[in-house]
Amino acid sequence: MANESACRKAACFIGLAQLFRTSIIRNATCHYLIAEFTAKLPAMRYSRFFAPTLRDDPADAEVISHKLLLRAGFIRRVTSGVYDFLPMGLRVLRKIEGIVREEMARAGAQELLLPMVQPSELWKKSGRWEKYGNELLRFKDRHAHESCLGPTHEEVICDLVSRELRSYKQLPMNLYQIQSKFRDEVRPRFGLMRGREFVMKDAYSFHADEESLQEEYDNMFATYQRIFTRLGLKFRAVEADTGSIGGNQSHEFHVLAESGEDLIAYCSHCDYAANVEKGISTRTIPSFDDAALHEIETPNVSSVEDVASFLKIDPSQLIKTLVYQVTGGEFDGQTVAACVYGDDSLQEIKLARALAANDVELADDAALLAIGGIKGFVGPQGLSCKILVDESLRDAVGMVAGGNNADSHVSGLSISRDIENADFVDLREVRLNDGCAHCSEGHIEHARGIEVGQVFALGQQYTKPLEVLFQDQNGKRATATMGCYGIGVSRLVAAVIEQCNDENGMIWPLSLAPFQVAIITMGKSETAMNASEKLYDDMCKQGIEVLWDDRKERPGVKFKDAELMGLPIHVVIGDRGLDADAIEIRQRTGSKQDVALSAVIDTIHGILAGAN
RNA sequence: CGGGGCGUAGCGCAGCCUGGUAGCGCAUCUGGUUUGGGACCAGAGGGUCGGGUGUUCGAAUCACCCCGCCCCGACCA
Repeated sequence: MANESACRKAACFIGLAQLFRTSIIRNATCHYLIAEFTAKLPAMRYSRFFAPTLRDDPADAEVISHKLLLRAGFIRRVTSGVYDFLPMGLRVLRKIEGIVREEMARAGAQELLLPMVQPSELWKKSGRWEKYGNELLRFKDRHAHESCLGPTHEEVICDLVSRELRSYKQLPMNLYQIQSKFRDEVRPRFGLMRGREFVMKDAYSFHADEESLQEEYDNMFATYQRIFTRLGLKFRAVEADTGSIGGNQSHEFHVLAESGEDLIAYCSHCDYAANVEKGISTRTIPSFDDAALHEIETPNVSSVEDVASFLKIDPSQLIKTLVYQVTGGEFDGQTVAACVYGDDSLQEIKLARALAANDVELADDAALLAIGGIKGFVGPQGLSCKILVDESLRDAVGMVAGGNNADSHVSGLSISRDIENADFVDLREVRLNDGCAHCSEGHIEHARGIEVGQVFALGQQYTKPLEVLFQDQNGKRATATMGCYGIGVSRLVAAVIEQCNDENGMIWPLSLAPFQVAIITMGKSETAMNASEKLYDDMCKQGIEVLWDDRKERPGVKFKDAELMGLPIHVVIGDRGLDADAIEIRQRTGSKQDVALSAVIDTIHGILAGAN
C-alpha cells in the first residue's frame, strides 16, 4: 500500500476500512488527502458579487451573530428556522467543513452521504417512530408511504452497515457525512444558532467490542478538540446527559459565549466540567437538632423565602417539595413528588432520568389535590405518590416542610423517621460555589455555552433492533457496538461570530474568512483602478482569496462593508497612497502598515503564513 | 405547547387610540456636483397596509376568525 492511488481505492471499499485506517491514515503519508479539502475559493469583484449588506439591524434578530449574518449578506431567512446561505455565508460554511473533513480524515473516518428522506420502517424498527416526538417531520409520499425527514441518521446507517457487515475483520469503521438535517424544533431562534434545517457533520462508528468503541470515542474526543482548536474557538468539553439518543457515555463540546443557551458548571481547580443538566457537586449539609414532629401555623406564607423569614430560619432548613406529572416510562401518567433543600433547585432533567421518563412537568392543582397535597403547602409526609428525595437530604433531621394542609407547615421533620418509601437520588442542580465532587479542593463556577458538538458511546441501542450483526473470531454471531459523533457545522458559523466580533462587525480568523483579502479602491482615478486591477490579477494568480471592491461607492461605504464582513486583510488603493508609494495594509484585528506597491503581495503572503 | 409582542415599499419605522383611501429615513433608478470613513442637489419608480369575514356611506385604523414572524420557558448539533 505504498502509493496514493492504491490508498484511494482502499478508501472506497467498506471491507477494507481496517486496512485503510491502520496502515495509511494514521501514518504521515496521508497528507495528500488533507490538501484536497483546502481548495481555494474563487476571487471576486464586488461589483459582480451577490452580497447585499444592510445598514440597519433587522428587527427580528436578537443575538449578535444573527444580526451580523443578516447585515453582512451571509444569510437570508426563508421561513422560521430555515435560511438561504448566500455566497458569503456559504464560503465560511465551506471553510469550516474543510477543516472538519481534514480532521475526520486524519482520524481515519470515511465520508459518505445518506438520504434526507427516510422510510418510517427503519424508525419503527428502532422504536423511535413513536418516541422521537414532534421534532420528527413525518409525511406521506404519493403512494401513501410514511416517511420522515432525517433529524439524525442512526437508523439509516445501521441499515446500511447491517447489510454489508459480515466479519469482525471489517471492524472497526467510522463513517461520516456532512449534510442537512431537519428537526421541527419547538422554537427555532437566533438565526443559525438554532434552526430547524441545519448542516451537521455526523459520524457513526461500529465496533466488535467495548474496548474498540472506547478507543474510537477517545479518538473522536481528541479529534473534536483539534477541530475546535483549529477553528480558533474558546471551548470546553463537558460531561453530558445522554438524552433521547441514549447510550452510556457522552461529552458535549461547548463554545463559551454570553449568548449560549446552556449552562456549564466547572471546577475552579480540577478539569471537571458538566452541563448543569447532569453536573454533580457537594453542598454543605446543614445540621439541625432532631425534634418531634410538630405542626405550625404559616398563614399565607408558602414560598421558601417567605416561610424562612416568617419562621426566622435559614432556607436550608426547609424541604422544597415539587410535584410533577410524568410522561413516558414506567411512571407514565403518574404524579410524583421530589424533594430538595430549600436553598437548592431541582434539576428536572435529572428527575426525568431518575424516573426513566421522557418528560416531567409541574403538576396542576387538581393533580396535587389528588395525592393529598395543596398548592403552596406541599410536604413529603403523607403524600400518596412516589416520593423522590435528593441524596443530600438522606440523613436530614429537624427540617421544616409543607404540612399538606392550608396555611400549615411541619417542623422537626426527620427524613428517615417520617418519610416512608422515599427513593434517594441525585436531583439537585449544581450551584455556584458548591464544592467539587471530584477533587474536593475546587469550587463550582458557571459559564454559558453554545453546544457545537457531542460524542456518544451508544453501545448496542440501535445495532440490536436494527440487527447490525457480524461473525466474531469464534465464528459466532455478534451484535456490533456503536458510537456516534455530531458537530453542528452551520451552528459553528454563528458560534465563531459570537466569539469574534466588535462594534464594526465580524472578525474572521484567516482560516475561516470568506475572503482573506479585500482590495479597497478609493476614488475613481484611472491610476487607482489600474493599479487595483493589476494587484487583483496578481493575487488571483497566486491563489490569494481576494474580494476587490471595484464599486463606484464612497470610501466610507467600502470600509464599512469590508469591516462588517470581517475580512481579515484590507489593502487600500488610492491616489494618495500610490503617489507616495505607500500602500496601506490593515488587518481587521487593528494593526496597520504602509508598504510599497511592489511589496504588497509579499507582505500579504507573510501575514497569511504567520497565521498558520 | 403555554406566556408576551409584532405584521404598513427591499430594510428600519410613523400613521391606528379619535375611520375620510398612505407617509418618513435608508436603499433603488435618471441627471449633475462630489470622492481616504455609510455625501449633496434635482427628479423618478416602488405598497392587494399579512389574509378573510363583518360593522360603516366610507376601514391601514373598529370587531371576529385565520396565517406568519419575533421574544421568554421545556428539546437539541
